[in-house]
Amino acid sequence: MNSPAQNSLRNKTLASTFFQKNTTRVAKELLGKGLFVRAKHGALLAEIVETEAYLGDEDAASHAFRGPTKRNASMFKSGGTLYVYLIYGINHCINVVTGVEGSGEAVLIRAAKPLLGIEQMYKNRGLPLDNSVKSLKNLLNGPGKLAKAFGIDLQHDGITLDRKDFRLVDLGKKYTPKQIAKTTRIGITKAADLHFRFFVKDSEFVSRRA
DNA sequence: ACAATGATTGGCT
DNA sequence: GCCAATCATTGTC
Repeated sequence: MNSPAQNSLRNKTLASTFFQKNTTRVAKELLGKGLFVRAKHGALLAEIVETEAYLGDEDAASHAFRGPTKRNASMFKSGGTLYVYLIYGINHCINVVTGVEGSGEAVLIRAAKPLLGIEQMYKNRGLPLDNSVKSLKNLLNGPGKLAKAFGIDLQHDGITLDRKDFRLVDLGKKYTPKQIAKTTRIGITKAADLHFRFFVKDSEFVSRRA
């Protein structure tokens, strides 16, 4: 039932301690890690290539800035929790909660490189099957696209990342500081000067190359 | 109760 | 490059 690729992912699941540390550090260390989801129609895997850090009461752009509410409640849970929210009424964004419980910090996963279950990702996106290189680059190159391709919505908000069918895994890949670009975050108006966006410099799968 | 807002995307010019 | 879509949450009246 499990493919060799899936078997190789066993015991590579990131422990909750991975997330329970400095948020910008986690944002950088998540580059090269794998997002793995097993749903009805098979296993999906992608390598994270772009992230953004959001802090708590010191970061005006963060949903946690004004303290806990019904929407951001899961953002105040302990590191290793998933925080999913709806943006612009249409798209969902996937965040991994970091730090200790109550700090209200998280990392937004903005883009990824498709690895497994690519046909299903196209189906989830509502796109015709297309294996052209150009199309593949546009499959997961944005937070809303990523969530849709993985079938993630508000129902996943607040789950912990230690599940068999939903986890982050170590792909044995690590990027050095020189390989990681650092810029301001995309789409925000407050705290727009903070350089909390990180992406793999030479990756074709990021949402923007600058 | 109600109006404004937004960590985006896709389609059209 | 510009702009509409679409809705849960939030702040204000």
